Amino acid sequence: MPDGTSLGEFGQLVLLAILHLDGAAYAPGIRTAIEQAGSRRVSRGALYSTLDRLETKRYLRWRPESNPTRTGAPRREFEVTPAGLTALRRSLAAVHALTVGLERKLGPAR
Amino acid sequence: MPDGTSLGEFGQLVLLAILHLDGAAYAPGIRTAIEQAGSRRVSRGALYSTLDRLETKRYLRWRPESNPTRTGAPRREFEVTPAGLTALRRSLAAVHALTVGLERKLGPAR
DNA sequence: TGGCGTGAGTCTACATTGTAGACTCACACC
DNA sequence: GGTGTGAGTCTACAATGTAGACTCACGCCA
Repeated sequence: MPDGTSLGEFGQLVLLAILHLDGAAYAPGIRTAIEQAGSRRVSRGALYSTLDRLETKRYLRWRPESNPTRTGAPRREFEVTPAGLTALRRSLAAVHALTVGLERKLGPAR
Repeated sequence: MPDGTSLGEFGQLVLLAILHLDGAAYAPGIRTAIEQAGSRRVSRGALYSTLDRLETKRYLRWRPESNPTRTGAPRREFEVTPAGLTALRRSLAAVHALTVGLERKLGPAR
């Protein structure tokens, strides 16, 4: 990925989760969303380093939590950038293109 | 991925391409299938090392080309194993679960 | 008021996956 | 027997994925 434009499998899931949580995308929520969708564990380290890398590539941005009603340290509220959305679309499109016609074989759980 | 069960983004595409080519899945064809689906270049090195890794994980197997009508060295004919199919399903299921409800935002090219 | 629990984030180190490009090899055709 | 072509291998490195320990801020409460 020398061109630095690819997402990776986990990166895809992270961007999707942020879109899903729409406006309430804090790291812990992103984490549980992915864990539930993929029925697997996600460590904090895995998530945060991926978030940082996606930020470096300008595929997402964040700002401190707007309403500090919560106790403890302020959380980061994540948002997918237009560039991130484009990258995500391209990434999903490739999978989609190769999935067409395989419904039978892929069977359940697609 | 210490558990050695994950596919990775490219691995997904490779398995999908093999299923797609069904019975005629030779490396060069896999390569062009992915290149067309994702509109990007795929080097031989990238492909073969991914194929080898997937074979190590028993997600695919291969045998020498059946009818040697071709000129040059014999090609390898790839096939996805049941385990590979399962892994692929799981992998796609996670993406799918997080995609539901985002049709609007993801818009074209899904 | 200082120890503790909790939720959030950071840091380090390493494993796995992705990639390019040069190299080899077998065969057919001059 | 040189050369072209298609297929596969090898090496080295970049990017992504992951775990776990560590830090930090705050509320709670003995």
